[in-house]
Amino acid sequence: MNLIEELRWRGMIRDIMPGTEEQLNKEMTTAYIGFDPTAESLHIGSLVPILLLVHLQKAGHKPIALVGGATGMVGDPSGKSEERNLLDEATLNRNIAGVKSQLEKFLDFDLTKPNAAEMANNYDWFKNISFIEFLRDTGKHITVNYMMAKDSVKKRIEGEVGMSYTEFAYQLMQGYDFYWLYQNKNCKLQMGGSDQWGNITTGTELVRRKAGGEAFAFTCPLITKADGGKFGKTEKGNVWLDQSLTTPYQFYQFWLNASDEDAEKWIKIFTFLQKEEIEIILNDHQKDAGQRLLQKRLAEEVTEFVHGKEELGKAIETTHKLFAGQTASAESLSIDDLEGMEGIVKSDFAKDKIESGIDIVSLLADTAIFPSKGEARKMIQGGGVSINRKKVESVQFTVDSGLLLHKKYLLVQKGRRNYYLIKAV
RNA sequence: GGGCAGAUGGCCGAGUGGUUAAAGGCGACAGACUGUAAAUCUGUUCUCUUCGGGGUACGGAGGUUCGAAUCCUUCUCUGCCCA
Repeated sequence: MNLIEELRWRGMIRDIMPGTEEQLNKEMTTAYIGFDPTAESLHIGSLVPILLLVHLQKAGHKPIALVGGATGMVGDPSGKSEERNLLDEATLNRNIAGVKSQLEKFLDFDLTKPNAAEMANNYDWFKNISFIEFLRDTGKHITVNYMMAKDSVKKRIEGEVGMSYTEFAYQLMQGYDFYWLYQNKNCKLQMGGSDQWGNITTGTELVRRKAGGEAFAFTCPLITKADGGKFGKTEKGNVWLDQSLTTPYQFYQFWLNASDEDAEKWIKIFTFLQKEEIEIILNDHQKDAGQRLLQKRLAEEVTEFVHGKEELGKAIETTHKLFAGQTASAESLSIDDLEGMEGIVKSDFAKDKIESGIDIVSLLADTAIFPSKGEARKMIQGGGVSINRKKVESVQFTVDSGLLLHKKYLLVQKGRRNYYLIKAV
């Protein structure tokens, strides 16, 4: 399979410009994807474009990861129903640095290779362009009619919130990026999420009109969930690639909890497993779906790719301790088990208060497991709190030293999956 | 600059003087079922609480009224149209 065939099979191609496949077969091609520095870390939504770059590099082509230092100052209207707030400079700089360092982990920058990856920041070329220069040399090549026909613009004009000139001009900036990379880096291909198609084609158009060159593009579909929910969200919000924002355990759990339908699609997109191997996994999974072999393999592969083998090991270990022996009593967990669990929230609590007995509601509020007593009470009444794996039946429940595991610990569950460890000190 | 239409809880959206902490939907959280899924069903969803109740809230500020999300004044913001 060539690159495009493989990506097609994985379900990673949505729109593709004619001639792209031929270009990739013809020669080592330089290609880029832009990442917006809207947050300090990328989240798993950005994983797909990252994987596209990795696939591209594996196939012998040269990837450029572009951080939108300049475009991030303007705000991409694609997929947004409302005008965005502009980020202040300090935030933006922090975000650029964060995003950059993450991207660097996934690509091979070894300069001895002809297809070594490169990083770019479009601020580097935009900072020297004057407004007049931009209008005369770039804006002149693209008609407003053309720009208005883009989905991202059309939706906003037809909607009721409108769109500022700033955001309207965004596609020209992104278009210029492609043009600049074409001229200076011989970059002939841009990839991105399908919401970027409009911005990308403005780029290929600019390359054609301004440089008389030929540029190519393809996009990957936006990742969806079978139940229609947003991909990449959990009860705690976004799933980030930065382990200080989403622990490897939580990251692993996210993939493990995928539905069958989603996991089947995702294992092709988010792992590098070959077709034959995936077919075997799917087959095994169907024999006994309850084992969730598919989800386990998916979670392992993706967690290892993002966080490494060591972190994956810890995540699996914690998972085993918390879930494998659901029937085993909390008392059977050793001190090492309790202390060694990564990814669960730990907090200290005054030992004497527990020894003299404390009502469950106060305990949960004081340890910040719940923000207030009212919420703790509600959750207990709804049957959503367990201590040492036993459901708390009443809000009157009193916690005393008799409940402490190893005379020191309390294992608290909020819902089924959120674990907290209280340590009496 | 002028005219018109708007601004309600995380989002959408009902409500035009009192029983409105505010219908309904979405989202989110929890429970049941299960496979730590999906689908389905049930409950919760401003906030604090000694569970009796308290505090805030319908863009901001003022006013009318016993009583205002609802009426008046004014300001801010948004959209549309005209110049």
